[in-house]
Amino acid sequence: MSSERISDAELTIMEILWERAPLTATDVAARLPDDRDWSLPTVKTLLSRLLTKAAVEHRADGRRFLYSPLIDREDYVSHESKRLVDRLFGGRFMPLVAHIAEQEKLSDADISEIERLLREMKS
Amino acid sequence: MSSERISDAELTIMEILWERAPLTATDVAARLPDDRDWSLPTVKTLLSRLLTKAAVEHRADGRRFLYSPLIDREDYVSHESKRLVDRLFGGRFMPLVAHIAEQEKLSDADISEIERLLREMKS
DNA sequence: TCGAATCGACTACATCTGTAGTCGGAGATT
DNA sequence: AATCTCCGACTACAGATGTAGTCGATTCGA
Repeated sequence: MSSERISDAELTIMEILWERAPLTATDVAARLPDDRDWSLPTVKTLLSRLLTKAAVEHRADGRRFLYSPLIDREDYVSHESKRLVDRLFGGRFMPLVAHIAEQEKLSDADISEIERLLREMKS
Repeated sequence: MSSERISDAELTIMEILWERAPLTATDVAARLPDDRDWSLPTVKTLLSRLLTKAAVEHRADGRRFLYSPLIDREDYVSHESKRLVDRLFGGRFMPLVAHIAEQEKLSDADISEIERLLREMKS
């Protein structure tokens, strides 16, 4: 809901919380992907920014905080997808799909799977 | 090519140049969409940032510069689409289609269009 | 009980972004 | 030639972002 943008770095934190919550700041830091080797202070800064953006909430657990996502991954993904589509494809999803389909080297198996999905959608 | 990110404001300028180039800074300013009522200095700043990002080039025309895009709209769109798919769908095309499908953003005509694309890709 | 480990709060700081202002010089106008 | 106008170059400045450090308080282990 809150239309504050979530930055790339913040998204990394959100992904961790979407996978499992609640977590302490230290827990989050421990679950960082290998390519994001951040210090604990960095993680805490990002968490506090997410707090002010109302993207996560925290609840006291003794002396620590337990963080949980406040926004839904599905909602976020929809929102960002729509943003890209608005920016680059005049608000239409189809051109995005077509574009990616053209770019991607999809295996025959991928194609079959997508076809199956599309058949399901039609019904 | 140049992996410098193009910001939202800069993209507005690029769209103008993609539609028609070369243009002077003043021309670009004159073609701004209604919701972007920027001063001429602002347009010039954005153009010069795009120059350092090697997204546009300029050629002297007497005392002025004529600006032209250096990167292709198609390339940019591909790059940004891929970025979205990487960020939000683990780099896989299928989940994107599934997501859009769930949001019911695809009409039957859209689906047929995708099916046609997929058939073409198979051959 | 006393130091060590830990926590959240606050501070830091360079870079990017959005938006614009100033200024010296080259051309155009009179 | 004196002036006006327009151009690009440079400067400005607040807010967002990436990344981290410091510090006072608390709790835990010895």
